[in-house]
Amino acid sequence: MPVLYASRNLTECGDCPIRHRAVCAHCEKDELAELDAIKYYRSFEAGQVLVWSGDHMDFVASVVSGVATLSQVMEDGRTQTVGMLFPSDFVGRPGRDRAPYNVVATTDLVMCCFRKKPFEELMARTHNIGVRLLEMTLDELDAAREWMLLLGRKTAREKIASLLVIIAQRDASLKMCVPKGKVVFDLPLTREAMADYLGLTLETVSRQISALRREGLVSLEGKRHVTVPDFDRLQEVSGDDADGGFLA
Amino acid sequence: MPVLYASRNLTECGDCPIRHRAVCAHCEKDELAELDAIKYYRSFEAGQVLVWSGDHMDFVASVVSGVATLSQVMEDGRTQTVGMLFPSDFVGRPGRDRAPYNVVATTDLVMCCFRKKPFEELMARTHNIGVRLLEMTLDELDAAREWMLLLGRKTAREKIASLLVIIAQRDASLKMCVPKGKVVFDLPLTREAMADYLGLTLETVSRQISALRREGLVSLEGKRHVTVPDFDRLQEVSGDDADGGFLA
DNA sequence: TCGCGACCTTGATCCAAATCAAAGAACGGA
DNA sequence: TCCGTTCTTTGATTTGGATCAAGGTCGCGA
Repeated sequence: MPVLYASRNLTECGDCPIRHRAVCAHCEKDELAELDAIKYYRSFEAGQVLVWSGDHMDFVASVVSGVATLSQVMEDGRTQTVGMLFPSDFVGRPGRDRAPYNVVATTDLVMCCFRKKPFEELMARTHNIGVRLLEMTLDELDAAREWMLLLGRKTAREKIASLLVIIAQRDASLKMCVPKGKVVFDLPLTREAMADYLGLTLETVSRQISALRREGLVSLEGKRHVTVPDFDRLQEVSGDDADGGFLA
Repeated sequence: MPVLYASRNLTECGDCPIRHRAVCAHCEKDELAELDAIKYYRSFEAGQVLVWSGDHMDFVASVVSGVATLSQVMEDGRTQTVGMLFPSDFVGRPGRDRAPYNVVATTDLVMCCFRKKPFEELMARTHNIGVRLLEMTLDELDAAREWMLLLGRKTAREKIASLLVIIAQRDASLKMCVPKGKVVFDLPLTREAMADYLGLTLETVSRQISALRREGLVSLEGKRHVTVPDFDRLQEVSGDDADGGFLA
């Protein structure tokens, strides 16, 4: 997993209110102007479903603030979250019509959307945007495969630690820094959403968090505010190589 | 999962000895000539490791014949296969230096390789190749996320059925048809390789295959040659929607 | 302020799959 | 042909996480 999202993915985008992992990272000035012309903002409340699996999707978008998840649901209701969208992340599939997953806001959420047709036209004319999109898609593929290792082979304890590490890293990257030593952040997910992402039940998530707390690896204030006194130690529990950064 | 790879992915590629899901699907004649100029073939034996995770990779490639897997390994040896490469599949990451996974031949294997530098230069000049690559990467992302659902939420029985369905589909697509009714194919994987892909142990794989056999859902001749008398019934056991084809 | 609903925690029990163990195929090489 | 190796099957036992069940906490609207 790339450790430093900051250097690669966070860039200014037109007049967007955040520095974000933008489709326009390498774009020229006039391309940015074109992107600005087809963009608009949308807000959602925590729990709201932005897109249902199978829906026609007529936009692509970046997350401005908040967190959303991508999830698959089986006929009998079993649910697996297959991705999390943090601020700066991109969602949408140029050239494809329908959404393959549910997209759900897990916190209040603001998206910067681009109408799909004009976006595709711009992409066809603009080499840079295609290159950037391929980069982002490869990043997501890496993340998905990393998660396959977690789902297939890690213990519940390692899964929880891994999730906390990921959230801490994404949170830190928004502040343009790398988590180290003592780290503090908020969980943007309910226990149930965590369970859906980790392939566990919510009871197991709760129990394992309690266990990590008992051992002093994390401490909680309320249900959501997390303090990690020693980030390295948590990372060891997660079962990942100390430094998987060769991908970057 | 796309059901019909055939129509979308299998195309002629220069003088390659197979019709394959090629990077050059939409290319012009002179682009094909350039691809031909930088390609070469390599053969591997079953069990051979083509690339180690972290290695420098100076080529990208398509599978001509045989099957390979992509796998991640934890420090303590736990292994998760994160992808299978069938004939026509592409492997390699333009713009990235190092391999993030082990690539292992599970059968005897022939690859059609392209040297990476010239491939990237060609890609920079050729819009079509970038578009095709993005398409293929999105397909792989879909497959990875489908597999996340399998790893996180399916039972051992459903996992085995899903794997058999996938292999049957890929095998059928090479023959330019869709599996239906009675289907026959060879398993290109040992029980252990299946276990690594499904997040199970090899004993559980063996037991579940025996169970499916006892129920008449499949029959085996030797260890590897599989006959599925009723493909639809197997697909039901796999837990997938009857028709997940909306992605296509 | 109370009451309700949404989340979370913890305990008791169960079960699917892992682990440990042993014994068959299948196959290639001496 | 026999032996050794690799792969596979099956059995016995254990166990991590699921399931079932009961309270606890928090925040919000009446």
